[in-house]
Amino acid sequence: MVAAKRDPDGTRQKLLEAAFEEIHRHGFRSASLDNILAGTGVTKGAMYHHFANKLELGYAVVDEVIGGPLAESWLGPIRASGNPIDQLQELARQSAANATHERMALGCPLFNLAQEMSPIDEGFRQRINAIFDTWRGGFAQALERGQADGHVRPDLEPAKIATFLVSAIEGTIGLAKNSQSVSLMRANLECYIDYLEGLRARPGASSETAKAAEAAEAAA
Amino acid sequence: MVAAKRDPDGTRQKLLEAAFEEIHRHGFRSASLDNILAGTGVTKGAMYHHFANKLELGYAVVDEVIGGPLAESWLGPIRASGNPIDQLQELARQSAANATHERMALGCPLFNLAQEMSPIDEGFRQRINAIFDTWRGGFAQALERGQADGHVRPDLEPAKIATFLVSAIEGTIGLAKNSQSVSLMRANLECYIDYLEGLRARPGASSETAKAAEAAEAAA
DNA sequence: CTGAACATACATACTGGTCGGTATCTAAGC
DNA sequence: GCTTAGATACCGACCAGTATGTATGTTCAG
Repeated sequence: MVAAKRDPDGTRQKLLEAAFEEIHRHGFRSASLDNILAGTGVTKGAMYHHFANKLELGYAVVDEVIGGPLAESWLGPIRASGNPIDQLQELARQSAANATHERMALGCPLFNLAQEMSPIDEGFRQRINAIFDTWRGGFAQALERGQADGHVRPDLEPAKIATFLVSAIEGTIGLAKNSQSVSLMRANLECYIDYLEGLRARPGASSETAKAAEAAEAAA
Repeated sequence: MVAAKRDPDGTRQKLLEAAFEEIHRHGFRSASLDNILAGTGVTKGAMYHHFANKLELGYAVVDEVIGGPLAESWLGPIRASGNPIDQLQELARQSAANATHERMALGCPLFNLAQEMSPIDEGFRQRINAIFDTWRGGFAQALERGQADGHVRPDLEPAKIATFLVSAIEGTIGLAKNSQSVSLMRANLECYIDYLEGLRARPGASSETAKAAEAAEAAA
């Protein structure tokens, strides 16, 4: 891990991270390669050695910098067993707590790119869509599990609810970004938490399997 | 209203509409003045006679092309008396029905601009924020009216709910734009309508004023 | 010695913006 | 009613700056 004079993996990684920052701030089309290079000290020749063109650099940023960590932070905490509604609410509270003014002003990097590039570049659109799919899929899976355990209302369609949750999150981030108001974001996340509350299975209407699940969880 | 050789209001309007189209598709920073001019046949000199620079053109688009119609279409139908929840649901159904593939692929012009320009230009941010404020304000006012009439749960904070509604709408449009799926949009709007359903005042818990309002409406 | 990794200089296209000049309108003076 | 002065509307070539991308040269590791 020594910063050698010649370190292809390191320069590639530096390029990706600097490109991510620039793209996050200015969007892809207004992101300047010269700015990216100036931030890293890498030269243009080196950059074009690692990436065929600006578009490929952008694709790599989506796949390697944005996709992985985002899926990890939003899907990791809800893969484990437990009440998914509690977990989703906790996730929202953490987001509200971690929301700095700086991060809020820039918004969600994935959603920003989606808005900018979806209509004009199919490659971006598909890559971004794949990430949103795994995100929604993770939420849906957690809700299904909650239904099986009797925590979530059985009359709901998990995939449908999951999509609505993601869009509510992204809409919230988007509005907060524009108003630059942390309190707007907090208030909106409270509504989001209330909405989640309405998805809980009614205590009185629990089936036998649900009761069994409750008992099993209590024992664990 | 003849298309005279010299028609300042007309050229200005043509400029605004062409600029709106270009900005809607490419965003503001990537919008090319040459493209806008090519679409209209107006020359660069004429354009710079009407607008000091590209930024002022963009501001005018927000104020005159985006702001007015948007407020009209979303706020007009809910200014009248009646049950605001019914009205909001109807508005959502109309949006779902009117959603063409083309319009969906481009997304909400106001939200697009908000995402792109909010972090980097205060002028855009404030103008866009003002429009969102009147939008949220209109929803909030309708909900307040609904509370007074006994249609809406009295325990809710109208302003808070209104913001959440707008962000759910924008998030929905944003995700649909990326997935380019009309069915996603439809499904999401169903969730939105269900959420609105949960805001109705409980029939059994209606106060005297609410009952009086019901009676008055039945009589009308 | 060979090829991957990097550096430098340059090519080409397009950006928003400027500027001198022209055409057309309005309004006042006679 | 006609002329004239001046403001308004419009034209299009041109500018400096910046964008991505390329051609060619150098350096270093195996």
